[in-house]
Amino acid sequence: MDDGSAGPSAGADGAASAEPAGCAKREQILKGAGTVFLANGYEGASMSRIAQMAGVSKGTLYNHFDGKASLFSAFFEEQARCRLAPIEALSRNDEQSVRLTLIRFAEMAVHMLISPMALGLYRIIVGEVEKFPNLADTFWRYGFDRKLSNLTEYLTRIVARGELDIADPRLSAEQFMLMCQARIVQRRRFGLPVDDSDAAIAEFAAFTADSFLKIYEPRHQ
Amino acid sequence: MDDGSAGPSAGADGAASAEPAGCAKREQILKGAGTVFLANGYEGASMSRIAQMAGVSKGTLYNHFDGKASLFSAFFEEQARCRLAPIEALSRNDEQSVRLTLIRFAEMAVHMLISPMALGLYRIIVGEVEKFPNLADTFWRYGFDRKLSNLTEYLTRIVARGELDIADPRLSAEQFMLMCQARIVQRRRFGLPVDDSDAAIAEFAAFTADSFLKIYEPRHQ
Amino acid sequence: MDDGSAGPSAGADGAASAEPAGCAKREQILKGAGTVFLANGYEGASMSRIAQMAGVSKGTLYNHFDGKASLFSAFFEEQARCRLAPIEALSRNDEQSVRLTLIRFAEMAVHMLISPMALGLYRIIVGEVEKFPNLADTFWRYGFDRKLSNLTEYLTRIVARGELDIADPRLSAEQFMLMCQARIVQRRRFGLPVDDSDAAIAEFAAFTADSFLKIYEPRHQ
Amino acid sequence: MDDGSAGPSAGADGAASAEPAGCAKREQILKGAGTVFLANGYEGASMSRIAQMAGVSKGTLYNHFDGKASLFSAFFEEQARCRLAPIEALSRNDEQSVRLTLIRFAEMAVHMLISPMALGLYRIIVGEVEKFPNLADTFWRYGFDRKLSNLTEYLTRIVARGELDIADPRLSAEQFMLMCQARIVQRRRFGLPVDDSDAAIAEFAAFTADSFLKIYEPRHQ
DNA sequence: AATGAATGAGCTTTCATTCAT
DNA sequence: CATGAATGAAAGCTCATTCAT
Repeated sequence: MDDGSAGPSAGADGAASAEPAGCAKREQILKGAGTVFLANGYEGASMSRIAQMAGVSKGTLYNHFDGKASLFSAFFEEQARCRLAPIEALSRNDEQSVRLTLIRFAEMAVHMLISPMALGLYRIIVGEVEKFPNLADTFWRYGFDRKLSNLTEYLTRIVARGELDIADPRLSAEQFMLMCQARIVQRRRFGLPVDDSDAAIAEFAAFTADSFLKIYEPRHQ
Repeated sequence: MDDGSAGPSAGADGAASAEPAGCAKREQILKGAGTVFLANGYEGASMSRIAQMAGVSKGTLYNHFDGKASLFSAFFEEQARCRLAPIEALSRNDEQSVRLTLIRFAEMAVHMLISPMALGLYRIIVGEVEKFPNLADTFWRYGFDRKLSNLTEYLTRIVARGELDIADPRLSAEQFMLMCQARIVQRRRFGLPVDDSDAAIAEFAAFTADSFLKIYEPRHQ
Repeated sequence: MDDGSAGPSAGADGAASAEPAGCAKREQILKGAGTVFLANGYEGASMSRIAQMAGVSKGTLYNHFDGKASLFSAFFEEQARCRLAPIEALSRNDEQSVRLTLIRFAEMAVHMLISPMALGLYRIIVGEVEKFPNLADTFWRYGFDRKLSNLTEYLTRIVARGELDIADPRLSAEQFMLMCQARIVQRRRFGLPVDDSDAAIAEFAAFTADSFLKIYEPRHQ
Repeated sequence: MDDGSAGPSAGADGAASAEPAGCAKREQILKGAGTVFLANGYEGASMSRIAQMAGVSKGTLYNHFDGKASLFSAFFEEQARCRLAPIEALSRNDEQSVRLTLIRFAEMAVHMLISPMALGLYRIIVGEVEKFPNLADTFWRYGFDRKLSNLTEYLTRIVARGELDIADPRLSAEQFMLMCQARIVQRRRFGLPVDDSDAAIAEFAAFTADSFLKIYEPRHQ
């Protein structure tokens, strides 16, 4: 264990290959690569299949990327930056009740986490973390951490308004996000059957938000 | 889900190859296979490397198992049954305070979940869930679900004693286990640096147990 | 072409392995070997499958025979000696008309040559003749040549009686046997569909016998 | 017979891999494949050896053909179409005497059938007919059947001219071809020693043609 | 910049053969 | 003698990568 055989990770880090990132072919390749990587994992994906899926020749893959590892990294960095980043909207309007806001947040989180894309990304990232350590880092920073910061800020505002009593908002934000992953999200990650209807999600979100509120609502002695 | 694209899973699961399971060579092979699978994943592991690691010839692998998929399955079933099952000792003595019991449970859970073996199993199971769906099922049933049932029973007893006010003990048990995975476990799964000293774990366990108690402690109006 | 790499033939010749030939296990093994060789050819047959088919262990195969090549040779020698030899009955009674005798002979020949066993033997012998040259020799001597001699003797008697006018009875016998292989036998060897009903064979036998008679019947000037 | 256990044949036949057939590498591979297949049979030939013989890498084999079975089929189809077809020139000039024409035909047939290529093709086709049924079909159609038709047409013309008295020219043509395979051809197929000098062949051809004429020459009562 | 044929190492798997029991 | 686990060479095939066009 922890054998340290870093594999292709060390060299594959940094940027993919000095590409302007606005190149159409590049996007086309990354799209195909994503489809194949998400469906088959890193080892299970073949460059031939990626080339075929992207509608380019195998040689072109190597004109734009240094190799399989580089392409893999590039795809996930792209995903992390472009797909996950924009989701950080939460409610900047603090006019809704805290309870309702937390329920909406939980609903959104569950819906997002069980989307095929998010499930696929999670599976690959967690599975290949030893081979591509900084990929997980990127994914964490742009994905999970951003949502976390968002929620943390919100909680901080609510604490300032005296509506909740939280000592470490960041820790509690993380706690809340984990609570959101019970039942539905966790089971989906294991491929287990689960009721993920909107109604079930809504009910679970309410349960989770209420649990959270019970932890942190001020106790008027 | 439950789509039919089973891949090599359907037939490969169940038992490995009608082996008495007490065979020394078999254990030797499974040990080597575990090392390689855990370090490289399913696709990344090669039968040659497994044979080398187990100190047997490649042919011997095929005398004991039907193939790579079968060996993979056998390893995980073995792990699920033999390694994960015995951990279910929790506190059958209900003499400790509930708080202390929950803290101990949280500590145990965190320690277990960040052990190299558990991390490795989690990574592979989550990564290969589409290729080996009923492997994830086995892993869930023997691993997570058993701890869950254990905790559920405990909570039910506590509720009966009137010390906690829980409507759905199983759901709350699951909620507690997820709460235990914030901060330390989750970061380790992503390969991120984190303070996993005993002190840090103890502190986090206390925080988690206290949070849980706040949710479910009876409110004397 | 003609690379001369004789392969396992040279050493495999002679006898199989100083076995009393009346051994029950030996017979059992040869029976299983025959089934597998006939169905899969030499290269396509595996010793494991032969052992399984014969109901013995793989080791036992090597106790009775020197190896795969030796077992192969032993089976075919056995076949040639024990199965093909007894068929040489023809008609020692020369009381039937020549025409009828030839028709009967042709019918018998066609029926025999399209039997699954004969077809299988022919296919393997012809296919493996470069690898096992003396096998073909044995097969020829005990199989084809014996029938040939039989017919040759008959023709010689008929010529002596003045009913046919044949200069080289052996050559003509061979000619007749080849004529018998037109249409039905040849097509069966190529796996082609053909009417091999008794009626069709009878008709063809008559045609062939009549043709032969036309060649050699004395011309009264 | 005609059982459905087609094996790798069904899908492997037809065309090889949508290759333009004029590709130089393709020809090079087919040449090497032919050498190895002819010398070792289908099962006895290895892709490595074929690659080595053709002077290309193993991977290149798979760039041009779908696999071993496909390569095998392609080789035989090529042979059937390109090598066997052009031999059908017989005597379109009916000016020679029938006897001389038949002698020439018999000579040609014997020479052709005992050529290393024809012998090798015959051995493999007959040996692998169960594994590649439609290969035998192709071989029959382009090889044997073509010569047969050729001879049939000739005989029909001769019958029309009143020089021979044949009821079923096709059957008699086939009969003649089989008669040509006595003695020399048959023995060569069994790897037996035989005098195949031009003189011996010429003598045998004359004998065979004369025999045939005796069957079918008109009898002036 | 794009192509795709060529490469050869490496993959999973099979098999004839051996040998301790 | 009979067994069957162990062996390791070799099989068919795949794949990331290169490079002449």
